[in-house]
Amino acid sequence: MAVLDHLGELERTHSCGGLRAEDAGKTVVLMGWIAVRRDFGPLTFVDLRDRDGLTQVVFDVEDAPEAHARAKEVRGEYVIAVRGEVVLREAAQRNPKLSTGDVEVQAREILILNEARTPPFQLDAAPDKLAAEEVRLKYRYLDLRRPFFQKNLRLRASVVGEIHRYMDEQGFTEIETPILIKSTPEGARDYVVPSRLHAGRFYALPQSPQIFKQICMIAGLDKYYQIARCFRDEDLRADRQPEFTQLDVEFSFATREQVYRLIEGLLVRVFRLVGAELKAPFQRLSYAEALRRFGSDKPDLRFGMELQDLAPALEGTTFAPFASALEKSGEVKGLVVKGGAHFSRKQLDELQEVSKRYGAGALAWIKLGDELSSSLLKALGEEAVMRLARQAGAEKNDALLVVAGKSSVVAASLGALRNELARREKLIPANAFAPLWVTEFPMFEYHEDDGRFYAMHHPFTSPLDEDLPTFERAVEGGETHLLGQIRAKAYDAVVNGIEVAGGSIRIHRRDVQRLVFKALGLTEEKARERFGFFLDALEYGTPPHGGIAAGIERTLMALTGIDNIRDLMAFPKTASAADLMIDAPGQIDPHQLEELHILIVEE
RNA sequence: GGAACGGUGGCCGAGAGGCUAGGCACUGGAUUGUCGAUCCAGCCGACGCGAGUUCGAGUCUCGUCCGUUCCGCCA
Repeated sequence: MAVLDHLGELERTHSCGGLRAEDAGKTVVLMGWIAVRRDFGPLTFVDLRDRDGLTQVVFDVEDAPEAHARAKEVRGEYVIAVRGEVVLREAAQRNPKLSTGDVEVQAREILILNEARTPPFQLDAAPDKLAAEEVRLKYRYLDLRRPFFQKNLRLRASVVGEIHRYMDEQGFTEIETPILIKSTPEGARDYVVPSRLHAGRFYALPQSPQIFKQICMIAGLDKYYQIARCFRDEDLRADRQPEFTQLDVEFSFATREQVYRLIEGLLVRVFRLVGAELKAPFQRLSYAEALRRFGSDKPDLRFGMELQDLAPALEGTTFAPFASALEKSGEVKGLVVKGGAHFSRKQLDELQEVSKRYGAGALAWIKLGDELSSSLLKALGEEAVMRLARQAGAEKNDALLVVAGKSSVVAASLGALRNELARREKLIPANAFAPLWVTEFPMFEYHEDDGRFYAMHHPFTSPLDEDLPTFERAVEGGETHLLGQIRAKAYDAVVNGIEVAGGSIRIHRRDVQRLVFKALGLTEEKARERFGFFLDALEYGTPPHGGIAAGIERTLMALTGIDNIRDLMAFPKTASAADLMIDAPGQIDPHQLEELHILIVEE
């Protein structure tokens, strides 16, 4: 046990990441954590760490015997203060791996401000030797000391700072909306908060401030934004957490083009923070085209490898999987993998596994190696197989991967395969950024399980003006099947295959809103029950308006290439939505339950 | 709701039925130039939990818990 020193009035003069050759000769005070201690007897080195970096501190017994003796007591993660002189290292002793490696601090004095237990895992482990995430999440405060997280969280802060500056420059007003609101059906499951003052009633945490921001438009606030925390009680993923943050934006008299320009300007500014130059205006793809060409509504455009329609080469085919797909208005499509003729049986099996996850029956393949080989050879014959290869534009040494079936399955499986292949074949250029707008999303999505249409975005999304007549026919004329064709003024901003923002122009007219509710099978009473206050508000002079929300973590994922949302937030939850550090969710005591009028029923 | 993979000492990690490697960390000592220091010595565990199969189980089977990833879900 070390005897601790008082910090007293001592103040830091520099951070542990800032000292350079030109600081030589200065007397400095550094404070931080012991990253490592190297003991050479009369000479002891300490790497002192703070959020900015590492500085080597030297304790020389001849130079400062007392400090030297004291330095022998420190251990990893002890907190110390050091006063000493910055000295230039001799050429042979410089450390090019450290930004501060040209200098070191010759310690005169050391204060041991706090000791530390031996950490349960090593903070300096190589990226592939990191302790299990379970352990690191439990001791999140230790994991966060690592430069990786220090860097990510500071980048996050500078991104949010840049957003504030930009939105302010653009004349937007930041407005806070409530966290305790009311549960709305449809959409994600709500996190729910019981009410003490109203027995049997519950608040819900917002999935997004959607209705409030539209109310802000009706309220004449004109240009609203907020860095908003959102909550969704759905299963987690590498890119999904139960609570996350989004830049929420809405403005009045909005056109889609204005939204595009606003967000393009924003993303250009934000990406500049990491030295990336996005080209604006962004490329645009309609939802239909994105799905057709890339099998995804958030295509990664850093590489090509578009889906190829093989139907023209299959006219009159009797091969059952293909014939039945084409008959049932499905598709047969393929992906050409340049140089893919080298694929082994095992690799093809693995790729098939990927496609099967998305419902594909089988993954057919054609390899144009020195000799033709194909899983379709027996069924189709050499000539038909070559016709497919030609149709797809495959050349010598390429492979063609083929999926047949329902359009949605073909798109999903080939879309996923396309991403997987790009990773495996290293087709993704480093430091490339490919932003685009995906536009004209469908208004409605048909759910087979209950045979009705649901709003794809949300029920306040405006249809395209030119689709309004069809929409009316579909709803009032009873031609329900047309609903699937109605397009919305909805859009997503996608960067490198990551959906970083999504929004729409909203409905401001009561008659159109009525049509949408009817299309969704909501009676007037039901709609009133659920959104009554909002429908009322819409009738008091609602300006045309629209907006968008950009996920902060998603944007950072695109910005950094980090593929896990947990690495971009300070205190994330596990896949089962638990916080291992604070052990949440937890039980509450019977008194609290009673006050909340809640009875727990054992299952 | 479903699937896959994983859970071995403080951490990483080998070990595919019979004796459980190694590395790091940690402790003590040595050591004037290291920066993944080095050298010497020491310390640490019945392998997530439960049941089963077996003469015998980290090693096989089943269940369960936890973690990760994916499908569903996420208007």
